[in-house]
Amino acid sequence: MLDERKLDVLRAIVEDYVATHEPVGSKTLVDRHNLGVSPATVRNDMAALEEEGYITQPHTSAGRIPTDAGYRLFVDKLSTVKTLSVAEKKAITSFLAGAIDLDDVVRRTVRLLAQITRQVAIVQYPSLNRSSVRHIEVVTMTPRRLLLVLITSTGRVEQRIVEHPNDVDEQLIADLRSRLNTVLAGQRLTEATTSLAAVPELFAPSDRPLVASIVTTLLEAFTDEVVEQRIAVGGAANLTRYGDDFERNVKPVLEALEEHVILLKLLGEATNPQTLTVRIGHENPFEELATTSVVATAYGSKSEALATLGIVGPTHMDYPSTMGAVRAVARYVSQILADS
Amino acid sequence: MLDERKLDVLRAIVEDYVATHEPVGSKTLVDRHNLGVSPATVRNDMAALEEEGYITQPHTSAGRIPTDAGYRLFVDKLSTVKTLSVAEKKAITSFLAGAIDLDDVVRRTVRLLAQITRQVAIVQYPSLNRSSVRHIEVVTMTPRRLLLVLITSTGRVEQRIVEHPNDVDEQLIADLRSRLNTVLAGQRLTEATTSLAAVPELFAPSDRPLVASIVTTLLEAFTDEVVEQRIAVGGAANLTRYGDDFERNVKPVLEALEEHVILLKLLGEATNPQTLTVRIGHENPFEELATTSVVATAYGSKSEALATLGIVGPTHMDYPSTMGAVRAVARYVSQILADS
DNA sequence: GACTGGCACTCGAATGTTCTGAGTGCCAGG
DNA sequence: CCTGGCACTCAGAACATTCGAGTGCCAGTC
Repeated sequence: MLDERKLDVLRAIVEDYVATHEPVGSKTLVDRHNLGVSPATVRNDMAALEEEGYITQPHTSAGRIPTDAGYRLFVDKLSTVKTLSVAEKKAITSFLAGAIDLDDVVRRTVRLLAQITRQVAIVQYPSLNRSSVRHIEVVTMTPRRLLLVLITSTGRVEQRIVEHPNDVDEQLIADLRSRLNTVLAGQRLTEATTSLAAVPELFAPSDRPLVASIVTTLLEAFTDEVVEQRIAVGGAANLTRYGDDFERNVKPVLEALEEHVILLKLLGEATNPQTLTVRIGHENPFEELATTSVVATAYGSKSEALATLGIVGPTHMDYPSTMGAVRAVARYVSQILADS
Repeated sequence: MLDERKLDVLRAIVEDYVATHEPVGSKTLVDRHNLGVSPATVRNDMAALEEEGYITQPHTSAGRIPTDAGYRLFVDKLSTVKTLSVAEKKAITSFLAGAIDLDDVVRRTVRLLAQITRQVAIVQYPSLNRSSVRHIEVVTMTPRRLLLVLITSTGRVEQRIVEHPNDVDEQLIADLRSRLNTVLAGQRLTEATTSLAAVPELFAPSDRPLVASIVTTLLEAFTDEVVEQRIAVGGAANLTRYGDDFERNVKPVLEALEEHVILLKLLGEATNPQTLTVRIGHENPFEELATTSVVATAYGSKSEALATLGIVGPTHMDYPSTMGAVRAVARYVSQILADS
């Protein structure tokens, strides 16, 4: 049904439309890309492509624009992910290398991704579930108030305050600190929850209430959904490039950005750092974002994903470059995190 | 020059324009507010107000809109800050009370502020400069890699990694930890920098290189500008309400939001939690934000500001309500922080 | 002297009309 | 199967017209 040239035509249409954001006609198409055939022939091909649902006409006397299906075909079959230039790669590494701590890595990543892709960038914080305990610190703030600090293998630091009705013995704290660390160090947070349960048993009955309340707080920290779903967002200013179609391209995205839960769903469950997930227009789970595409991937070690990152932009984005950028950034972040 | 009634007219104009976002004419003004005089009289007053520069006409056959000077007069003389309803106050406290840690307090505050004012909200993290050391933890990650964790009186947790060429003696670490804490505990970060300088002296010459590098890292953390200037932003979706005038109201704000340095300047140096700073249109330091007003205040204890928070919105905002909301939120955040 | 009703005037926005040209589909001929 | 030619369509630009909200000013009234 669709021979080689028709696909060439589709590719040309997508590339042209992405570049100009204007419906492309048969003549301009032949002029700009050397297709080696006449406009009339292209028109026939276009009719076929429209028949198949890959392109559409905004109105009778206008050129064609790709449909979601058209972009899909383009992404799957007609394009290759663009690799970044050496200079760009260097810029990425040097920019990320300057990070102070995990928070800073995430913030820098968002910034970077937004800047390179010129889209809105989203980066999920490394999952607690998939990381392990590096250290647990128990600090006495006041005699009746303790601060728990949990440091994970990915560099995340979680803190919680625990109040206790009576003054707390300093010796007990030291004891607790060392026990917690011997029991939990190196354990996955998911496993740690079970190990934790046994900790109160190790202490004298009189101390158990305090120990239990600390354990409970830790358990909460380990499994807290709010914590789990932390994400950083950036590059909203890039939306200004679509100011012409505010209602369609800017408003829904701005609104979605406020709803982190939505963003997480949007990023989807890319669990493999090797794969790029592309959701085009209606393919994504939110009606309001039907004019929007998402390019996402996981980052982390090769074998295991820590979290997801990606960008959100209008369906008429430059997929090859964007995909290349997302992939590259994910790789470098993974690397930075592995090093630290 | 400006008698009582002229001021009434100005007040009415501001209120009407804020409500409708449309130039207000003499007739509608008389209809909506009971000024007790005829449109013709109001017209004369309007002419006077225009003469004085408080209002202006977008074009000859249109009504009047307030100028920046008009808003200024309104804010200073013609309005009183609106206090929140009991229900709203309750909502604020209960929402903020649920916070897990400092990060969470800040995030919740931004969200809250954005929601109540229906504007873009900005909250600066409590300044490191003005807080004191609560605890310093030194954790061994690997024999050659240490993690420093600084916990401040405001609940901020800063972490830094220190690498060392040789394996580090565990005993030394314990020693260092306790010395650091005895020397620094309770000190202002600003004072702490001087106290820190003396720490290496306390150790055997062979240990000094390591101690020195740790001290340097801590010093950096204490004074880091990047850290100092952390802010959280939210409510960008509220900008969608101004979609009609995208170029003037939405674009510049979105762009400013990306530049945290600009935002900090914008919040200004409100150092007194008792005062509300209002910058109207051209009064603020950025040309591009000339159609934008900022309402900001400091939060922290009564005697001392920890940091600043505020909102950014179009000049034609509801100042009394907005100011009330900003003030209220600042107070409650101060309270929450004082409690923890 | 301050306020008001009346009136002529202004001009942006809304509405209507026409024109133009990019782009199409289709067909007959190479 | 491709191409040049041709009639057709229709959104958007350009222009003209109307409409009315709002103004400034003035003469008259309290």
